[in-house]
Amino acid sequence: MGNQKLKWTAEEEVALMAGVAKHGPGKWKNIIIDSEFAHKLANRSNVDLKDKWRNLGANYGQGSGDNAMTPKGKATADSAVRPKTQNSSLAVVSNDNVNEKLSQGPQNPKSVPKYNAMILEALSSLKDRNGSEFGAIMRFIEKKYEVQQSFRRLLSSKLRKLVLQGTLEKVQKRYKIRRAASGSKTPTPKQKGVNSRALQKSMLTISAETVEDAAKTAADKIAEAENKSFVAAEAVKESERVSRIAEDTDALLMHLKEGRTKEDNTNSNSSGVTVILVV
DNA sequence: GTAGGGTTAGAG
DNA sequence: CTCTAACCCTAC
Repeated sequence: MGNQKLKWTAEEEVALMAGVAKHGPGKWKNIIIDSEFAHKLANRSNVDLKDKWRNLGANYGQGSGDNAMTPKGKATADSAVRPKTQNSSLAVVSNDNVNEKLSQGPQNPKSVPKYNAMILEALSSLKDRNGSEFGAIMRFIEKKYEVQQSFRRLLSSKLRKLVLQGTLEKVQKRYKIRRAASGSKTPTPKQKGVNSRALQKSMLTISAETVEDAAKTAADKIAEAENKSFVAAEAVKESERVSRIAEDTDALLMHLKEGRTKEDNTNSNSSGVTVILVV
């Protein structure tokens, strides 16, 4: 009875953001101790900060005007996310262990999320406009997958972290695009029907056109990433976490690259773009 | 201490 | 009713 919900004031939010910019996400205790923010966050606990930060993440798209989120067909209790597998995009099929019969049985409810895969997919598919990092990526993923609240906020918190740490950009920079065929722009003739060939041991099924498009987009991204910096990118120096996350993502990128290469062999090279991983 | 899942008050 | 945000619980 005593505890009603205390709405966060704008001042508190600002203090929180400033705190995160200064100490980094996850350092809730430090933030709350810091005399610079302490008084403003006087009646908030470190857990409150964490929760609020999470909510801010889930809240990403409020300023964008359009879009809110997918109408939500209502997700069932046992699947937090439901891949819609469209036929023109990158389809991520994780199948590492005989595995992951998602939404098949009421059993493992938490084997589905592949944050990095989704983020990577979004990165590859989105045309990069300024500031598209967060909102656009979230939107992309929500459009493509049915996302439930719990999953969304989880994803957004991960994504937010990546963005804050500049990891997203780092990942992008690890790709180098090289055009094998010079001259004619080769605007990626969309040839459909090349895909739908499942790779034997790879965990990714991708269509050739998608890769080409992704590569093209990536080139732009890289160029822009050089000169672009995100709000609080300078705030974080946790190289441990950065490299850990980068590793994760790298693994995925690696798979993607291998899958493509393999496809390429079988299918002969129909594209003029080669993606090579720079380590 | 923190992350993440769960619960619930309040708004639409 | 649905959805969001504040709050609670608990494993790590």
